Amino acid sequence: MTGYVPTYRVILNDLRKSIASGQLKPGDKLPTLSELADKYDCALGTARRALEILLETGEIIGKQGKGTYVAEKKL
Amino acid sequence: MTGYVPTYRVILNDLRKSIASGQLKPGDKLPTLSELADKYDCALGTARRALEILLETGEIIGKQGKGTYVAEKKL
DNA sequence: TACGATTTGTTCGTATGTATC
DNA sequence: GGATACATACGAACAAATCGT
Repeated sequence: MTGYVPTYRVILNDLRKSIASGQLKPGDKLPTLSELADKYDCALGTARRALEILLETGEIIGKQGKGTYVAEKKL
Repeated sequence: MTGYVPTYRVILNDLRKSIASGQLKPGDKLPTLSELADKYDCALGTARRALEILLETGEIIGKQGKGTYVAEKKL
C-alpha cells in the first residue's frame, strides 16, 4: 500500500525535514517557487500550496518581492 | 486604511467565528464549496482555500463525497 | 448492478497586483 | 523602468468517494 502522496505534500514533507535537520536554519532563505516547481517538476501553484501551509503554521515567513525565510524558533 | 482582506481570509474568519460561537458545533456539516462560493460570490478554488487552512489546522474534517464537518474538540 | 448527481481532493494554466532589487 | 518573487483570484480538468434511483 503506502498510498499515494500528493506532490504538494511531498514538497511540504521535504521542506519540513530540511528545517528539522538543521539543513535549513532560522533566517535562511528557501528556494523560490520557480526553483521548487522546477525541482519537483510541478506547476508553480502546486509548489505554492506547500509554502502556504508552512506560512499558515508560522514555520516560514513570506516577504513579497524578496523570498520566503525559515521562521525564528519560538519558545 | 483598515487594510484589504482577501476573500479566502474573510471566509476563514467567518467560519472560525461560527465555530467559536457555537453556531457550528462539533460534528456539524459545513456549507459545501458551491454554497460558500455562492454566498461569498467567489470561485470554488477561493472558497476551498479557506477550508484547506481549517483542514490543515484540524479544525474541520473533510470527507470525500460527503462534506466537511466541524472537528471534535481535542483536549 | 449500473448510472448519474453531488462533493471533496489534486493539478494545471493564466491573469493581475504588490513589493523588492 | 525592468526583472524577480511572493500574493490573490479565476477557470478548467480529472480523480475518488458517496448517495439515490
